[in-house]
Parts: sequence; C-alpha cells; structure tokens
Amino acid sequence: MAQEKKFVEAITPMNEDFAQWYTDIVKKADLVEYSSVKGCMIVRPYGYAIWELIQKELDRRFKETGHENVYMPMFIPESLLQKEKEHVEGFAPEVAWVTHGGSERLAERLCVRPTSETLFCDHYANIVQSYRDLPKLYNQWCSVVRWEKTTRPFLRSVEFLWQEGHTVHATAEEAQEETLRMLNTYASFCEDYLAIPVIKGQKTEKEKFAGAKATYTIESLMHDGKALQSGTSHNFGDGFARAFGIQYLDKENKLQYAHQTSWGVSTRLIGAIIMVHGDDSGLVLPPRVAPIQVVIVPVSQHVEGVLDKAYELKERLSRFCRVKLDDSDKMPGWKFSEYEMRGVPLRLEVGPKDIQKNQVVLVKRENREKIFVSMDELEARIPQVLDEIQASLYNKALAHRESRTFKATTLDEMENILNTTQGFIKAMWCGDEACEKAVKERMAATARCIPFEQEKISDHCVCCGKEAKHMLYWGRAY
RNA sequence: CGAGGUGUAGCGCAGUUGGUAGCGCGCUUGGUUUGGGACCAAGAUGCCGGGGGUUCGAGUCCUCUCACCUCGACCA
Repeated sequence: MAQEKKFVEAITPMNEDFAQWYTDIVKKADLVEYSSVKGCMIVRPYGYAIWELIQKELDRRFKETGHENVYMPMFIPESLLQKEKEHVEGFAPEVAWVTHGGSERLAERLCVRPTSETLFCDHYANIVQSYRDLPKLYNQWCSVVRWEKTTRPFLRSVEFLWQEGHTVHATAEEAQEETLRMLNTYASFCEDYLAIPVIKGQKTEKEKFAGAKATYTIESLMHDGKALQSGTSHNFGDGFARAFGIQYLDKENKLQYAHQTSWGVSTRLIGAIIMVHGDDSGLVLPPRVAPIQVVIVPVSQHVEGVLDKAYELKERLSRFCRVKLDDSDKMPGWKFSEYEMRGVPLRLEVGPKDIQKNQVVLVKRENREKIFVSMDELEARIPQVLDEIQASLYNKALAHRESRTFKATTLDEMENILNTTQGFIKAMWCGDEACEKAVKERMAATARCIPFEQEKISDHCVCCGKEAKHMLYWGRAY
C-alpha cells in the first residue's frame, strides 16, 4: 500500500514519533485519561474491559492449576518490609509511606505495598506448620504503588493493576517446577491470547528480582524495536522462609524451611498489545482480548429496513461474539475511522445494496480487506475470520521480531545495530557482571535474558573476549 | 533526579508595542444528508494553572510557586 490514504488525522505516525504515537493511541482509543495525581492513570471503560478479558483468562488458567485467590492488606508496617534485606533495598527508593492516621502520627509508619512478598510471608509463617499444609498456591489481584519518577500510561505508572502469585512448597524441586509452570502459563497466554510472541529465559544476577534466587522472564519486542519485560516468575528458594521463619515439620518429624515462588503480570500487557499490533490508524486488538470483536455499521440507516436489519444482525451475532451496533447519526465514514482507532478487529457494514443481495460486507481492521458474506453464513464465517485475524496478528508480530533479531560478535556490531535498526541482539557472554555493566554504560542496552533456547554465536564473550558461558538477548527496553 | 517543553472554553490552539478574550473541533437545537471523519442555520460554554508584584489598566511585563508532557539515569 504505497499510496495508502490517511483516514485518521488525529494520530501521529509512528515513524515520525513513536512515543507520541503511543500517547495519542492511548487517549484517542479511550483507554486512559490522565488523572489529577501525577503518574497515575484513570483506566476508562474500554481500557478496563481489555484488562477484564486478560484477568478472566489468566484467572481461569491459575485456577486450573490449583491456585486460590486471596486478598492482602494494602499497607505494610515498616518493620515487616525490612525483614528481608535485599528485598527492602530493592524497593526502598520507590515506596510511598503513610505517616498519619487522621491527624495523629502513627507509631510505626506504613508502606503502601509495592509488592506483597512480605505480607504473604508473614501470613505463611503463621499458617504453615506441617508438610500436610503444603503446598499453598495463592494469588491476588490488586493494585500496587511504586513511586516512579518517569511515568507512561500502562508501561510505568505510580499505581498499577496486576496479579501476584505467591506459593509455598515443601521442596526446592517443587518450587522450581512451579516457577517454570507459571512462566509457561504466561508465555502461552501471551502467544494464544494477546498474539504476542515471547522469548522465555532467565534474568542475569544483576537484573533479577530483589531477594530472589532466580528470576525468569518473558520478553517481547515492540514495533519500534525496543524490548518489553512482559511477565516474570521468581524462585525464592528458602531465602524469604529463613527471613520470616516459614518452617514445617516433614514426614521424619524434622523442621524444614519452606521454598517459595512469586510471579506476576500487570496492565503493562496492555501497553504491549498497543506497541506490538497498533498502526498509524490506531489500536489493533487481537480478537480474543477485544471488548468489541465486531462492530456493525449501518449505511444509509435512514432508508427503510436498514436499521431493522442491523438490530437483527446484532441479536444474531451476540450469540457467538462480542458485538456492538453503532446506530448513532454520525456519518458511516466517521464510524469506520472511529472503530479503527479503537482497534475493533472486524467491521460489518450493512446497507440497502447488501440487503438487496442478502449479504454483508466484513472489513478486517488489520489490513482493511473486504469480504462479502451471505447473510446465511454469518454464524460459520465470522468466528472463522476472527480466528484468521488472531493468527495473522501473531504471525506478523513473529515475523517482525525475527526481522529485528540480530547476532553480534563484537561491541561495535552491537552498537551499530542499536543505533540503526534497533531490536533484539543475540550475543555471547562470559557470565561476568562487569561485562554486562560495560555494555549498558556504552550503549544503554541491557541483558534482557539468558534464553532457554541457547544458540552458539561464537566461543567468546562479546565484551571481554574471554570464554563464553551463555548466549544472551540484549536490547534497549521500556 | 538531570535536560527541555507546555499551561487561555470539553479538546487542539491564536492572542501584536499592556487597553478587559478569539479561532477550529466537539457540544445543544432545527433541517438536509449517509458505501471512508457531510452541509446549512441558530445557540451554549472562560477564576487566561495559582500566589505576589509593576501599572490608571496585566492573558500579555517581573517574581515565586504548582501541575503536566517529552527525552535521559533507576524500575513491572
């Protein structure tokens, strides 16, 4: 489409200014509104509906694997937060504190949870006594607060919605199994539901979660070639258990420390959807997380019979998909643009000509492809077309990631890639943190992960030239 | 926390050497329209971010302050 006509004037083209494009979409698609509190966002109905679809499916998968939902307090006493040393140090700089209740100063200040490890641990110490009590597989849906300096809707806000799973196990093996199980749950969810391909791997020591033994991650690549950490799963070993005294008696009547995991994804996933699938006309939603899967736009709706037919179609479609009929008196062209901006995967046009031919016009959001379908075949065709779109979005995202994944054997090569195309860079690493830091300082790129799928690019570390231990994915990240 | 930018109607903006506020979009009403953001007519909407100053007079000048945005250092 060389001479593609620009239908939507309100959105900054992504090649011109990607950051502005992102901000435009978030606002023009009615996902969020900025709030009166710096760095916080008002999630509007359309944005929240996407979150609800994400929640619904993830929650189903969590329950299917034996997890139970709980709710922990929003406040953490300072003394509790400080029990695990590395953990506090990691979070201290971005914690918000409550110092007063009404007009009285609190004896001990309370932290607004930035994450709930300490609360779960404190609770687990109370309820775990015997190996018979294990495992405990808890999850909570809540919001957390991190006093960020630079904020962007969905990607980084002071308060954000997420889910945090916290589990306790008898053995290290079980904890490790759980850590990877949940990482896989996230990975398949992203790929099947959000149509976002991910790289699974382990974080380096430098990048891992404060207090964890090991952190695993799914990394995805945005349209502009920057990486986004899309979900993490941590194995805590028995570190937190030792700090909080979570012990149980095993079958031999010996006192043992428990092993723990935690894992989370947040509304950041919505940012990923925007930046992976969106285009210059606006948002593009994969059908499975689209609050509206099909929008019906009547044409010449003043003509006798058109609206009646539209209502009838809405009724029929609502039995098998999420459908909206826009019967407002806006021009059809206006509606086309509006729902493209909002990323509705499929548009159904129906007008006098269609009624005469007993057909409707389906138009795919992703490429504006028109499909003429007989009115008698909607139940069969629409779900099929939605599936095609879902698959096509995934394939496009995968192709894009592949086209933006490079190999490098020298720092010059890496830097050149980062300064020109930008994307994931596969390069060898000796395992020394000094090299990781050197790369970061020189080109502002971080080690995204040590992928499970290893590949030998060369024998030597890209930085120091010593013998390489792992292949890493590098990139600039959000 | 560093560097830059912006605050005037719901949104986007204009506002000259200082003279008491305007345009576009949107909104309301009526009519004509409807296959890619229609048109005509008539309306409604302002603590000019906030405080203090200069002045006969401040959206405009000075000063302090607050908020937000963007880009960097740290983080889901």
